[in-house]
Amino acid sequence: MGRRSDHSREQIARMALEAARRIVREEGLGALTARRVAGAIGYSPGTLYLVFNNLDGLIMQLNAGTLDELFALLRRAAESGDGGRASIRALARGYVGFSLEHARLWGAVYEHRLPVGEQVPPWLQTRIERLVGLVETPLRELAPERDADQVRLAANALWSGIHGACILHLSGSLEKTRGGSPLEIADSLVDHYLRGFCGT
Amino acid sequence: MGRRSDHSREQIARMALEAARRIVREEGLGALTARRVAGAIGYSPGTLYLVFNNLDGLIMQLNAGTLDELFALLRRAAESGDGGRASIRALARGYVGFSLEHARLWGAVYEHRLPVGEQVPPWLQTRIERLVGLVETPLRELAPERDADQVRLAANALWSGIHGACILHLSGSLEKTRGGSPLEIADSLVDHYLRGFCGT
DNA sequence: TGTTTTTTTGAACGTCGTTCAGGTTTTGCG
DNA sequence: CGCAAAACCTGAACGACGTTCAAAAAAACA
Repeated sequence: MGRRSDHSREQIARMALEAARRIVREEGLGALTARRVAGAIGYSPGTLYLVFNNLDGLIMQLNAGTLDELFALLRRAAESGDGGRASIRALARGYVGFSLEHARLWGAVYEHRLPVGEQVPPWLQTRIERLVGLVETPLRELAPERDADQVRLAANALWSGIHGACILHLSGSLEKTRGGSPLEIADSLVDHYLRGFCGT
Repeated sequence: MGRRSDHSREQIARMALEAARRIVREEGLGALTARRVAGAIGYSPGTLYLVFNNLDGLIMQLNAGTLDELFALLRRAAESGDGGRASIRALARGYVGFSLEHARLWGAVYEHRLPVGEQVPPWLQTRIERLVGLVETPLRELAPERDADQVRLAANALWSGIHGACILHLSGSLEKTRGGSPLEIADSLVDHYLRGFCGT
């Protein structure tokens, strides 16, 4: 078959990402192959390579979408609180909830590995950093006496902790028996860390 | 070629794991293939399957060895402290140090994914849980008034935090600029969490 | 209409994990 | 020692993977 012009390049990209999203959501990143995505949108594998550099590019765009969704959720969560401790707790719970509800899509963000030597593109890196930034605002309110570097460090520490709880849960590495759900772990981290960070 | 009997099955397994270790240490898990391991030990790919169920089995045995090394290191670290806060700090720093020094071997433990439906075998699961257990002993000393479940939760929380810091660093997801090294993040987590956990 | 341009294909390449019929060497036995 | 039986190891083969690109086909243009 030759030229069809049924869809523009942008349309094909959108369709491919949509199909990829469905595959990853239902079967995980391991089930995502170029042939499957192509088949799902009624095009041949070669066509995908007119739209994406390679599968890694497709996956990174998929992950960018997932991170955008997560960002929107967390921004709402942060605004729902009163701006201090409640916001941070809401952020933590929002992150845990997202990682549980969209486990495979969220997992794909951290499961995917670039070939050695390749760098995470800035437009994806930015989306990750933007997330950690959400913690800084309420942290600043909560501990006005701390300088920017200390707040940044605390935000990274809290973020690492919540993230670690989620990822250890996803990989099944955390003890299931009496070990605490990721939600309990996240709450514990936030409560005790904050109590230590700003003496309250 | 036919029967050789140059090495016993156990010897072949040891040689294969040694070769796999070198490959992963130098080039990462992505460079590990059955053909490469087989070639490195002077056997054909088929022979590997007489010794391991499949590549996943080889990788999990490799990871078990890595976790054993980590456990030995952390046990020494915990004993070096006075048993309380210093031990926990030493554990955190030991974990971070290991993850940095043996980045690719350590990363392989968490990068490797079983095919869907497969479970992590108990002999590997045990090695992971044993690690978190190392945190509980000094935690108990530090907060004698807490019951076992609370100590367990705190150990999991601290472990998740340290682990999260390391894995975000490895994947390059943490801001490099003024974000704090994994060591700083780990110290911050331990110090502030412990101050909140046992009011000191 | 014929010609050019654009778009899409799908066979092909090299790689992967994995299998297994068959060849080769050792072993056991008379 | 000779010869069958057993044990061991090979390597070609299979299907699937990411990726490429000559060529076919359709659209656009003349």
